[in-house]
Amino acid sequence: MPKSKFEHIYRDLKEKIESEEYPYMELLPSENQLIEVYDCSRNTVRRAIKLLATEGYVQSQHGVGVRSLYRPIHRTNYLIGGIETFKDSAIRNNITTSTHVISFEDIICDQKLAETSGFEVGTPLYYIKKVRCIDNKPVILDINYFNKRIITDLTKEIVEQSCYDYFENELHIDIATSKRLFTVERVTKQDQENLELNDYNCMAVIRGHVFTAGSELFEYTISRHRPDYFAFADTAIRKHV
Amino acid sequence: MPKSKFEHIYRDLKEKIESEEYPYMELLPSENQLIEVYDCSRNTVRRAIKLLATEGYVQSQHGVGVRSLYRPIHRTNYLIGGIETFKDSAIRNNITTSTHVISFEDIICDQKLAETSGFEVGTPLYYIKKVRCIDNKPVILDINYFNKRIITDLTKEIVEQSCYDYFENELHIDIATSKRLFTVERVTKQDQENLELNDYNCMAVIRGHVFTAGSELFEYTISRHRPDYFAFADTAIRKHV
DNA sequence: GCCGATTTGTCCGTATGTATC
DNA sequence: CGATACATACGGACAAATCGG
Repeated sequence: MPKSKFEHIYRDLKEKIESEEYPYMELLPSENQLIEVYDCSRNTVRRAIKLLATEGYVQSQHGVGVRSLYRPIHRTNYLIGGIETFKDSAIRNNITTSTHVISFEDIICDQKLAETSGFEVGTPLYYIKKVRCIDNKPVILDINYFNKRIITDLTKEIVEQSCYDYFENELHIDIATSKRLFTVERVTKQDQENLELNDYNCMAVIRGHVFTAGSELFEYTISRHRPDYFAFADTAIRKHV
Repeated sequence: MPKSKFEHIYRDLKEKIESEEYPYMELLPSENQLIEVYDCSRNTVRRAIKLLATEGYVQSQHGVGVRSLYRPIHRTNYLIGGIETFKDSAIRNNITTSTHVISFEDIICDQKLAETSGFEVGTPLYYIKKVRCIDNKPVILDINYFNKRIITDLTKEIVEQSCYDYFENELHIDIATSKRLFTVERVTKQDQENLELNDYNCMAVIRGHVFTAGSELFEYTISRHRPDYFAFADTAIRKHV
């Protein structure tokens, strides 16, 4: 059940676009028509359309209307996008997965780690290394640093299930902003020891900083993916300069 | 000169954040204060803040205020983000670059190309292959398909300068939406023949679909980067479900 | 624990500008 | 030229979260 009028409109339009009730390259109903359909103000439909545009679903044309840019995607591989958990993504892509924790320690943030992680020196952290398997093949190596001032009573067992289920549903932590840096880097000894790499000598690497709704840095993670199990989709809108 | 009030506020706040006048983790002035400073309505300051939030510069906290999440980045390598041209990016990163066109042909879109590119079968296209050098090292291979119904009179010489300068300043084409898919793929024979790859056996690959403001598909490009000359930054905001 | 001040979140209605047809 | 459609901006109302007294 959508909380807000805005969200209702956003979801409804998105669904109609995905189901191709509004097909690729066709115009949606005009803003004025949508105002009547959803019984709301102009600003509210515009907010929904704006969000759909930033997600690449539609594009507004001044003096013309709003056009669908959505085409169904057909990809076999693993796909990430937005702030999505590994599990969500796996379910969405209909893939069987498992997680194996290979290291679970308490550490204190030192000077060197502070520079890359963004945690303050002296912050108590969980340091976790885990291998993620897709279709029983170990293909992703995750290195997590969680802020112990925010995350409490974490166990190996929880990590093997889903960290984010625990954070959100048990600890009621609101995740708000996530910044990521994507690079492609050489395979390390650590990768070779823990993953099945075939002859790949590079990995897709994502370094992520995650903040709570209270603006505390709560997670720093390095996620190393075998190339053939990595893909990332992005939409950019040219700023109206 | 900013066209709109909104843009002025957005730029001014961004500058103050980047110059750390509003430092990392500190609160910006409240919306009501900003209304007075910029002599505008609440919605207008909120639009600016919203955009800064989607770019990872700030985060709003209900009942508290808006906090800066900006920390200066220090990277030596090549960085892309948003819809930025190769040239812009190079200038921003203070790097010398050059472009060498190795193939420039007119083709017609066939069935196979239509599936990946999204152009309709029969669309006349420019097919261009070029190598981009950074610090005189050939490290990026670009394969462009441009819609000839939109792009006219393109020449090898223009491509060697800057396609986008020509498209925007000469042809006055407005670029609006760009969708990209990032993957990491095996080095091909084509890569080996044209680039200096050392012993890397993978490439960072970006496949991009670009639409005009008129919602016409105008470009499909495959851009293959040597791993050590590739990085991409991204910010995601959790949807308030 | 309660109340009030402050701050952001959501929503509305209206006016004006500008692009398209 | 007029009708339609999106873009920008204003001002107001109320809700929800936070914090201090």
